[in-house]
Amino acid sequence: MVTWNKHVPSREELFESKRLALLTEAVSAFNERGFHATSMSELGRRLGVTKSALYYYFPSKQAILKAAFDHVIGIAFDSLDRARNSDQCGIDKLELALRGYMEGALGEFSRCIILTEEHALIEEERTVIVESRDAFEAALRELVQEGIADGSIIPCDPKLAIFSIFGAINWVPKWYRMDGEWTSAQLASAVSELICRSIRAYPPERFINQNWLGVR
Amino acid sequence: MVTWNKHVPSREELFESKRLALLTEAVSAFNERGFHATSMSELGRRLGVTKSALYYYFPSKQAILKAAFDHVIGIAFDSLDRARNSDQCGIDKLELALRGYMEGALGEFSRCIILTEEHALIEEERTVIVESRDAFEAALRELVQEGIADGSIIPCDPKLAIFSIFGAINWVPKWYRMDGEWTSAQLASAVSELICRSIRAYPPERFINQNWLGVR
Amino acid sequence: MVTWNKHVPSREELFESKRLALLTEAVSAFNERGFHATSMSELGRRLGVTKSALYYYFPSKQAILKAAFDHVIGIAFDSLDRARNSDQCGIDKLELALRGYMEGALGEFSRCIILTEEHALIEEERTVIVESRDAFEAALRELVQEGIADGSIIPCDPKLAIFSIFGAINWVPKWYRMDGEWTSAQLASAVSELICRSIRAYPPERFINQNWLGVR
Amino acid sequence: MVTWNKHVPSREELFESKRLALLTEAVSAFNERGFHATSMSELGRRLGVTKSALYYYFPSKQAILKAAFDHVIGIAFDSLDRARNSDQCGIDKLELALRGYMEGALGEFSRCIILTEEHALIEEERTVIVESRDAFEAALRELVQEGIADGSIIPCDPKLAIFSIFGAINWVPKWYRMDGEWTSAQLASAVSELICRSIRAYPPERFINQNWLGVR
DNA sequence: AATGAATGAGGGTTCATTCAT
DNA sequence: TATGAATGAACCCTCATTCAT
Repeated sequence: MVTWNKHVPSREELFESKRLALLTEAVSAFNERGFHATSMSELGRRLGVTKSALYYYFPSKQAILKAAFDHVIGIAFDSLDRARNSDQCGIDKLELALRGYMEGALGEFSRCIILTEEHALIEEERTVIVESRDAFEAALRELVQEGIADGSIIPCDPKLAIFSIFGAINWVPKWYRMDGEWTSAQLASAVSELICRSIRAYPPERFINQNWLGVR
Repeated sequence: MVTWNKHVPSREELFESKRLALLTEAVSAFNERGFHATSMSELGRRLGVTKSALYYYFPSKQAILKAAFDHVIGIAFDSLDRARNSDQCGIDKLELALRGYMEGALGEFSRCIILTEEHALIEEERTVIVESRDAFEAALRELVQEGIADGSIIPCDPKLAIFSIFGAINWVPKWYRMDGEWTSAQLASAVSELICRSIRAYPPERFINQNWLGVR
Repeated sequence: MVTWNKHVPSREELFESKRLALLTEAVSAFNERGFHATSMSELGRRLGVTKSALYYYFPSKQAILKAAFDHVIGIAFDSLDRARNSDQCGIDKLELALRGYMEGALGEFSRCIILTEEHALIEEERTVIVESRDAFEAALRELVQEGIADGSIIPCDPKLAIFSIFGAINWVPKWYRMDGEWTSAQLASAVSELICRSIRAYPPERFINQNWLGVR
Repeated sequence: MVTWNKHVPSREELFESKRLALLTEAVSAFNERGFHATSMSELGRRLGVTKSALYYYFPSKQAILKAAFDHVIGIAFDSLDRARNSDQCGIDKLELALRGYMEGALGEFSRCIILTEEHALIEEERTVIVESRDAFEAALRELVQEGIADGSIIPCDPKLAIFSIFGAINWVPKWYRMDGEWTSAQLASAVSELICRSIRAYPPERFINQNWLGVR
């Protein structure tokens, strides 16, 4: 939160920052235990308030999940746009898009890529979210096509490739601990480089983003 | 079930086949909706019986999950052993291990790799299962080390590599439909080849396991 | 079961003896754990058969309880009649009635006085049983009146006396173990003598039925 | 509830009084129908709330039973201590202990001596409770020994005596109705006098605590 | 802005009971 | 005569949600 010139946070700002704290904590919990296994009381406990208090910020548990999805989807498309507008070959655009997605998702919220729990959404909302996610995946597949066309990606089935890549990425929150040895930015770089190498034409014999790992 | 010469299934066989049907259905449901979101009534409905009937085959919902884990763990180690005993370089052993694991897990039960839901296990059982899974991951990491040593894998952090690979693989049940265009064996080959290429030294410029995809 | 002259038990006799075995075991279990806490499976397990088998001998769990009550009520009234027809004073008739009741109830079935669980009976049957039990209690109260009249019992409220006495007696199965140091006959004598002393006129300074206890 | 000077009950007081009301009602129901036969819905219905509401005051049905036991055990030992510290002969101490126990147990909660249902406690808690109860019984047996020694009690087996006495006392809640003709204090006096007479040396020919019964 | 108290729906599990074999 | 399999009701308990304060 930017504080400028003895800035005293307004009521609205306080509200928003608390709302965000709740969202972050919720996403973290959903990632760890799953949506259904996380109770509102549990969320309240983590935040030091009663579960009733949570309803001041979100009308329902579903709404929290929805908000989380929206947020992540936003990050995804932002990253995608930046990658598309960059002046690079297909595989590099793909890698850029993935890195940006992971960095945003892992960093901002503590650990957040929960596209896993889409089945927990109620029908109505799921439709919207799944459409967005599918659109994101489709865009990534197009980048793969682009890469195949420009020779930066070897011939492959884009669907299969993107599914595999998505799997690797969505798995990250299961094992990534923020307090661990890697920052989210390092991880994003390393994982996207690693995973993109699976379809990259003329892949180098050295990873350049794993120096910090002590790998020569 | 093999029927030979007017074979009438014995009571025990019937019991076992029903038990297996339940296990399969449960695993499928857990994969789709998650463990907690799947109710016993729901399982019963899918199988055309009351939820009470399920308790004739498993003492608890937990026990179903446990049995599923045990089964998959068994498949994993079987595949691992075969790979280890093969006479190949590190990366090929790894690919073999992964392929066998996926093939077994995807084929036998309809869709089964649910190592995802480990948090749903009760403490006591979780310890055992998580130990097994960690042992499996550790063995895979060793294969990576072996590959780095023998030059078939480029320098990389084994932990990172295996996490990514595991992610891609565990994601498969989320999108794989048995009635779709690919058999489980085809999928297993294609995904393991794809994913291994991310760390393979001197990777070829063509996938050999994706011919059936129509990829030139 | 009397076997006389190479007596081969007929079907009916076998049936009856099994039925009695079940009744005995059931009463014992009801005494130990209570009616509701004792399941049919548990009963089956104790007898080495399936719970389904039990339904060949009794149409329902309620029926078992009812049969047990009937049996005990029968014992109670038999004992009461013998006491009434004896040529003794009030207190001695009472003691006789109680002793006979306990002896019958404790001895025949392993441990059986379960008048405690009357609330477990369904309305209809409870009415009948409770009436019988009340009739028994009323008869005992009359013996108290008789004793007060003939001077063998001190002035007291018969209701209170009989309630207390009944309590002591119905408590016996809670602590009496057949394999213990006392036989059921010894116990019946000792307890009835002890308990009757509470209202007996000119009570002796020594119990005559506790010699076997080593009490001087 | 004491209302002093416009006393408005605080939230905590309200909570405690509701909790106590629940405990009382539960004990009463357990006495009437038994622990297992009393459902939480039934308890809720009696108190005019949903069964869910009960869980706000106790974490489980078991916990209610446990609390009841604890309460009664407390009453028992309080009474025992007072009796022990009194300056009387053995039989009078015993009578005092019993009277205090009954008075406390019957009066405070409506009807409460439920040491009967100990088998319903889960293993862990049962151990503790049964130990306490055994300690209480043991202490009563010691009073009997003391009485035999000082000549106020005739020679008898203390175990047998205390079992019988306990039975009479634990039976009371089965028939005692608070709205009946006797107060709990009257009852406690009368029953303990009556029951103690069974082992008292030189027992009087008149009960002194039954005047209110109209007994001459 | 947050809490305490209560609700109602649903979940996992047990159990008496039935019925075909 | 007894069993295996299944059912449906009931039970204990959890949880998202509401509402007065």
